[in-house]
Amino acid sequence: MGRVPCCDKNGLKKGPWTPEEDLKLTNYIQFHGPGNWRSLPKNAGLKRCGKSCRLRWTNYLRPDIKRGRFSLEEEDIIIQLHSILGNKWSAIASRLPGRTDNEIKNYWNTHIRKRLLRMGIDPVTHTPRLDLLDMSSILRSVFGNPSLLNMQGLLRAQALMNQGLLKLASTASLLSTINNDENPNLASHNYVQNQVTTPPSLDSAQFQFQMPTTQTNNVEVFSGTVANLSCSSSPSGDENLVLQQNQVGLSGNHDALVHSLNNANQNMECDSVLPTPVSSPNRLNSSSNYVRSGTDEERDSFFSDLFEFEIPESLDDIADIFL
DNA sequence: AACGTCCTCAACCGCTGTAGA
DNA sequence: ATCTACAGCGGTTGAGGACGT
Repeated sequence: MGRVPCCDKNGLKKGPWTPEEDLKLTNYIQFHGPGNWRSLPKNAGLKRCGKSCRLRWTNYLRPDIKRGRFSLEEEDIIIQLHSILGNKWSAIASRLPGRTDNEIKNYWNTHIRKRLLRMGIDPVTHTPRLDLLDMSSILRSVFGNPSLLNMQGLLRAQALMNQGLLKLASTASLLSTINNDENPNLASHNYVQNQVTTPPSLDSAQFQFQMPTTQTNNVEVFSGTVANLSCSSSPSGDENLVLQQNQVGLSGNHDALVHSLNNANQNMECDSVLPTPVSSPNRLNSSSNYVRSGTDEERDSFFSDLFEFEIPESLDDIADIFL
């Protein structure tokens, strides 16, 4: 015997809600309170199924819903929580007062996800991926400003770019390898997610290591903040997510990292994965530090800070061209 | 102005988890 | 242990507005 439908579809309205329906639902809930969604439509005089009423209330009519564009701080929180929780929209929403899971999910899919892709960051694993990097937009920004054009520099950049990008790619690949070596069945964000469920603490993941260049023998430092998050248990035992300013080595396992680096035979040496001060402020607790801004350029810049990647010295020439 | 395409987001669908009988 | 009702979740859809040609 199959499950009975949540409501009788016959004669029930679907689609956008009218102001009159909103008023009926709001009035009813203000008087009787939410809940008992199956009987609510009938009692409220609505030709809707209970599920539709519940969704309309929780996603739109609820008085505590915050409307309007997401602030940079909210986007920051969403990205960091998503790196830990994955597509657990309700869990993310529970930490963003006034925002619904549906709203966050939509915003992620239509804005944040695309922004990360544009920045060459995999929105699923939250790791840099060169194949996602939108070089065309970078080049457009250069060619769109003739004052930045320097053919000689561009030609030099091409030679450097190939080596620099290859190294960056191997770095990203290696990071992925390290994660998968330790957790072969898990994507990196899932790995972090697992650690969330094993309190009391998780620190992740400022990674920083050095590799000598084959060309100049100078030391290049790649560093980036994967996430500045830690988790702790509240006295009640509930999982309590705390965002902190400090950060530690990749996945917190120095030996594994060194081992992987050695095995990778990448001509790289591990300098340090121990905690180092992070230059970026803790945006979660410093709302006054940030002026809200609405342009995509400003938001791109903001998220570039979130995923900090220092430009290696050997790529300085390229930076000179672009900046 | 007309048309086509893209983008956004409210709403829906199908499924799972849970409580109670 | 099983069944049912219900709430909630995540993925998907489609209407309508924005934008480009």
